[in-house]
Amino acid sequence: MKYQAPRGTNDILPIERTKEKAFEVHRWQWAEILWWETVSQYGYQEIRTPIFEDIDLFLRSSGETSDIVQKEMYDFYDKGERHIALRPEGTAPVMRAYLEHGIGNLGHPTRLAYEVECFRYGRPGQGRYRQLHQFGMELIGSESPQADAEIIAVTHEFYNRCGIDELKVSINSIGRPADRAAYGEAILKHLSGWLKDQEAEEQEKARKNPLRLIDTKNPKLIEALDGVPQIQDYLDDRAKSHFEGVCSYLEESGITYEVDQGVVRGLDYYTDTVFEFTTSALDEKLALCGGGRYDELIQQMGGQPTPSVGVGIGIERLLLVLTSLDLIPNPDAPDAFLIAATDDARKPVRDLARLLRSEGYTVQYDIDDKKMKQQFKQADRFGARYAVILGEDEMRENTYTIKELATGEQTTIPQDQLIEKLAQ
RNA sequence: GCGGAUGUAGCUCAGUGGUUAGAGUGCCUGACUGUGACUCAGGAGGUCGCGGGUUCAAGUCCCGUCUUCCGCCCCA
Repeated sequence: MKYQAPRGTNDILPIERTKEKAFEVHRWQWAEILWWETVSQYGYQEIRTPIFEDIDLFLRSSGETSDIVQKEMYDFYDKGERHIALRPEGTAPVMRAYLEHGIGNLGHPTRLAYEVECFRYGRPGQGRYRQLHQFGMELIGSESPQADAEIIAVTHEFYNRCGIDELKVSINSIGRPADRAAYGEAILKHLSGWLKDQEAEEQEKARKNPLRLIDTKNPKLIEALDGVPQIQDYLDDRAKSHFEGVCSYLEESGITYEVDQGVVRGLDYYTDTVFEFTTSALDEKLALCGGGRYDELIQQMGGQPTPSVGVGIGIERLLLVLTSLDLIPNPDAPDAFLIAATDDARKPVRDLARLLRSEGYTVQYDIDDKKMKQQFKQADRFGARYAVILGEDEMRENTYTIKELATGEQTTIPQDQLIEKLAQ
């Protein structure tokens, strides 16, 4: 094979043409329909933004300490020598568009939703790809804890509608940058003994974002973290009461959650609330989605101070779960496959197909002048419910012979009863 | 970025350095001139991931490289 899809990318193909069922296109379409149904009920409107942006948008918004931005961006210089990056995440471009078009002038809160492909130069594996897809929502212009709770609730609702019940919702508050800085110092102080023995690179990473150290699977580090201060102790009254508000609105919505100190997220712009969903149906190290509040991002990008909150939902991971739990129904098969028993019947078959389609039926027929047997094979392969046969006898008597393929049951009916029969 | 495994027909996979690389399944044709899913017969389909090397001879051994998967790391 001379060419294959680039590392970490996936083709999304028609059913039965792909090894990994999660990449069958009908599954994506099914999830997309549920997504848009769900968010539009909550008043979210779709926004579409370019696949690439000026790289500074991400460098300045999403982070100095974030690996996603610092190490994993797909970037290049275009022919005008502009430094471009394929978007690694959805929020920053949406906020750029929001500001550029003065969407906030229409009044707050603003609810935006999207489906985007993102690019991250990471190590691919099951559930980890270099081109990945996300659904996302942004609720812009509200500082109420109800906004945080709404984002989490809509996300929860969406997963429920998909049929995923076993969800773990982990939330945390990481306060404002000043709180985080003070807390980071406390972590470093607590771990100073452990850090001394680490590589220079590790020490550098730790200094850049000490909160990351909390979210670790390294047994020695976990040991060293024993008795480490809690971030709650570094939050001011405003942050604490906001977080309590979020929790109580979640309880009101009947959403079970747990407060997890380890949730710190990979992007720098988050303030206060951060959250992740995981499920036992997928490797629990892989978050299904993640999001949080970003009260300072819009201001930082040059807009009025505008408190906002959002979520990004990994579609590949969603589909891996939906597929492994077998939650996606089979796509609708054709209602009928029309069979021409003689060549004279081919044109009447085409006319009948037009008629049935205009009535809303899904109908197919053979276009290669194949023999009847082959037409039946096609009908079978497409999973058609009925084969409708038109031949000499039927044309003479103004009838159709209709065969239910699953049972083999076959009857001949007057032509004007066909639609009635299909409707059954 | 590091370590381990992997790659042969559309798909799932056999294949001890030695003829023309196989099976199952799917596809096409026929047995069957008006009937699919069962049966039988035939057929098409492969640069054995790619590139080097060793050898009289490489799918098989060696080196490199790419892909996928599993750990470490990181994230959706």
